[in-house]
Amino acid sequence: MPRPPDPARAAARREAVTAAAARLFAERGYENTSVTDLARAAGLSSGSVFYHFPDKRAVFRSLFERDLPQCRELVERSLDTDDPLESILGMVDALGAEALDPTAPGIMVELLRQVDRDPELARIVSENASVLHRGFATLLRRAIESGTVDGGLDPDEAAAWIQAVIDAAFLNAENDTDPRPMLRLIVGRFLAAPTTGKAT
Amino acid sequence: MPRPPDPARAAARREAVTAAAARLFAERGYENTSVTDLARAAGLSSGSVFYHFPDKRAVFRSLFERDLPQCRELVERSLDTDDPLESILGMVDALGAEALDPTAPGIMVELLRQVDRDPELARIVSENASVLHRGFATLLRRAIESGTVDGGLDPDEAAAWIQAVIDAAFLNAENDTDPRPMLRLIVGRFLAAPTTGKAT
DNA sequence: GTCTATACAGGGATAGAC
DNA sequence: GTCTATCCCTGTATAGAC
Repeated sequence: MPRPPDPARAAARREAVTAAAARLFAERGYENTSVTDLARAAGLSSGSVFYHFPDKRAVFRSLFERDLPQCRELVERSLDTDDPLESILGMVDALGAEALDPTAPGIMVELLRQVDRDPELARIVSENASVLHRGFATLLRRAIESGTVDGGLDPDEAAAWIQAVIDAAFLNAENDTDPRPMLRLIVGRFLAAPTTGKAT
Repeated sequence: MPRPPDPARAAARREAVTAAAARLFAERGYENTSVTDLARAAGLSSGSVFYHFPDKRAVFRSLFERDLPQCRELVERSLDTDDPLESILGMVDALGAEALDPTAPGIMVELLRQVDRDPELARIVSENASVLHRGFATLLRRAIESGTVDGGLDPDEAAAWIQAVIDAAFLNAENDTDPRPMLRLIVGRFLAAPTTGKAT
């Protein structure tokens, strides 16, 4: 019986391709993974991959399209706080936790490479980064206001550096040690208002 | 007159390929740059590239083979000091300066990708990283001894994180601002012995 | 929707003349 | 040493049957 159109099943197969892509792109890299490789790993034919995705780049992008909602949610949750510094460190922890995913370093590196070569991908990740940036910068302003963060820092510049250090944690995550304690320490000390000198 | 063998000229052409590779690999990525592209940019034929290099990967490796001596020199110079903390920050400055090279971010990302796929490349860069690591760790031990760096830090772990933060500067180098001031600030605060509490 | 088959292009590396 | 010509392979994407 020739299967009736089944959107649920189709979505599942699309998802299978995305999952295979996360693993294979991380292990072997984007260019060293053929669409046929993805198809085999996901249990379908290469022709079918091109039915579900317009081209190979779109498969890669699909890895990041699902991130934006989570990202917004994290920021919203974090903005609702009395202790902005602690909330910043909480965001750092949450983002650092993703570095525990064994595919994270590989995907991160591929992302850095591909983002300059696919404008649509650039749009997606820059939206993502903007959300985080605004979250960090807003919290930094509040924390500076309340005297828990060094007023000599520029909130936007500091936010960018926090994100850079988190990215570095991803790249450095080859070993399976949890980066979060050191990440928290580094960011915490970076931001801390000088204990000596001008208290409020 | 059919030129006599001229090793100097040959070395110059080899060097031209390396220079073209730095630019093109950074701009377009390793896989998206063909040997023919490199050859054209360096002003010779693709056949000649394979005369000077055994294969394409060797061209990429040539970008890093020249780094090791500079690296050793930096560490040696830095170890000869009375103020180990200042010397660490000096190393950070020197390494951060390389991020000003406009090809640095692109090459950095390619390096991260290729290092898992070329054992010979891995050998080269791990030797490089080891030299730096030992330099940082040695200076950290001395600085902890003399009370200028937080004795609660593990020297090896801290050294690894300093290197990670420097990597972060490379990734963040899309804009043309000098990363060194912030780099120094972040590392300095990361390491600083707590001013309150136990003085020696 | 999913497959098989294939068009079409491009790249790494080698051969051999000069 | 340097070139040109080319072998051989692989990969993306499409066509068309089912």
